[in-house]
Amino acid sequence: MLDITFIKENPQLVIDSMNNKGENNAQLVQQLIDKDEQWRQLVHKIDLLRAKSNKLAKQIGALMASGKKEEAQAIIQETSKSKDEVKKLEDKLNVIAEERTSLLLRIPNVAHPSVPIGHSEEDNQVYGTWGSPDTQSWLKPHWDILERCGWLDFERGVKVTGGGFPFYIGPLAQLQRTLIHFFIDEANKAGYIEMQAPYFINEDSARGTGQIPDKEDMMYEIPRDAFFAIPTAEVPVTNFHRDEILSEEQLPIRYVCHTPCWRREAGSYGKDVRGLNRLHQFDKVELVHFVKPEESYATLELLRVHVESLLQKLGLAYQTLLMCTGDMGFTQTKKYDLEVWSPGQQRWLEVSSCSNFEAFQARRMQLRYRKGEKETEMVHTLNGSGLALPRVLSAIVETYQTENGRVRVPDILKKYIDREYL
RNA sequence: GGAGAGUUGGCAGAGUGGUCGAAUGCGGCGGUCUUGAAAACCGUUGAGGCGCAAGUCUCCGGGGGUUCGAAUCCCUCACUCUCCGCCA
Repeated sequence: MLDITFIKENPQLVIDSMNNKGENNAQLVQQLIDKDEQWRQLVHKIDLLRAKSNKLAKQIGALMASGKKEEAQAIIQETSKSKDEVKKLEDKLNVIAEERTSLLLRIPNVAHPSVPIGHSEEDNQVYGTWGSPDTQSWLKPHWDILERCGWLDFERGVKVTGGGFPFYIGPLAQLQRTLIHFFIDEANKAGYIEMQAPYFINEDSARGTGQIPDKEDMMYEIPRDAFFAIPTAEVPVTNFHRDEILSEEQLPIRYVCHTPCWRREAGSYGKDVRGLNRLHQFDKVELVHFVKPEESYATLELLRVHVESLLQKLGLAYQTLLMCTGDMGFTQTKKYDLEVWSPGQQRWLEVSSCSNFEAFQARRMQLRYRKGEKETEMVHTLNGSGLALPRVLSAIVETYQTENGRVRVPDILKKYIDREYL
């Protein structure tokens, strides 16, 4: 959610920004400004009425206390009349306030000036590359390798739960556990505080990070208890500080948190779903930052560099994309995607996206910090995956496969898995 | 799951219908005193909305109701604690 004052002062900027993000709805801004004006006038009117009746109520109290019952009765007569009017206006205000908020929630975050303007993924900029994509023709996709080894079992996953819920078996399970361990260790070294979070969240949390309204279809729901299964650790970890006023000394705060993630992925069945490419449940190590506004863009670079270092240490070729306005998403001001090379599929796979939200999430969550003596200011939030496990697993299996069908252990992981082959 | 008790400002804790946004204590901040510090004493100290301002409104777990007036009464939901049961 953007700051309404900012929108009113910069309507054209917001409209341009919406266009750049592919949300061509210029009227929305004007509707919001009009609605806000209505809201303000009504608030003012109601405040005046309430001030009047508060005053009268106090007079009544005073009269009752001094035993002047009849005089009190007279005022009660008078004030009961305006009561209905206030009630009517309050109902109206509730409606308008709700409309105002829902308009406000439909306005996307404004992209940072450094973000390329574009409509689709074609317009994303390749920000950097590392390593060289292996394009030899004998390289097999991970599902071939894993199936033959018996390390990944989709069929029993279907039997036990459904599609997209595989079992990882033996060495592959060990590799995944090891990677999680490695990622968290690296984050710890970089100053992140390790955290374990709930796997279910309530509605307020889903609203806080913007999963609802509109994106509830991405989440699994437990209606009996009014919970959602987390689609990413971002939700519980960012909401950890919801409705708080942090002290300036606390910032920056950096958390690392491993969780499974559940996504319904409704309507996304297609050619990209083979093997570990797209699942309903997958593990991810998430990095979350809470920082002062003036630090958030430097922090985004810090985050990107950290995540890139993980891929470098694993020896996986990757490219970093600076996402264009049209491919960036509703809530971000700037976003990098990291894509690892999949030699067996001859394509790039997204394994992380690192985003700055500025105050967009914080404003929703009422997450502030104390600036100086009295003033409060919204915190800036950022997050990035560090990293999403299944696609890293496939990249490792495909990158480290040998011609006789084995998989070597990456050197960096040998302190955890003390052998040459998985 | 059953029975009971609670939910008030950063914390502790009063307040059961009328100047209560809220006593008091602790903590925080400022000051006096002191070579400095502690102690003591004095002052100050919740968040948010509207408004150029004066000012005004809202918030005592969430939502709804009764009343001229609600932290205080009623309904409802959530959460916390205690006891019992069950359990990794």
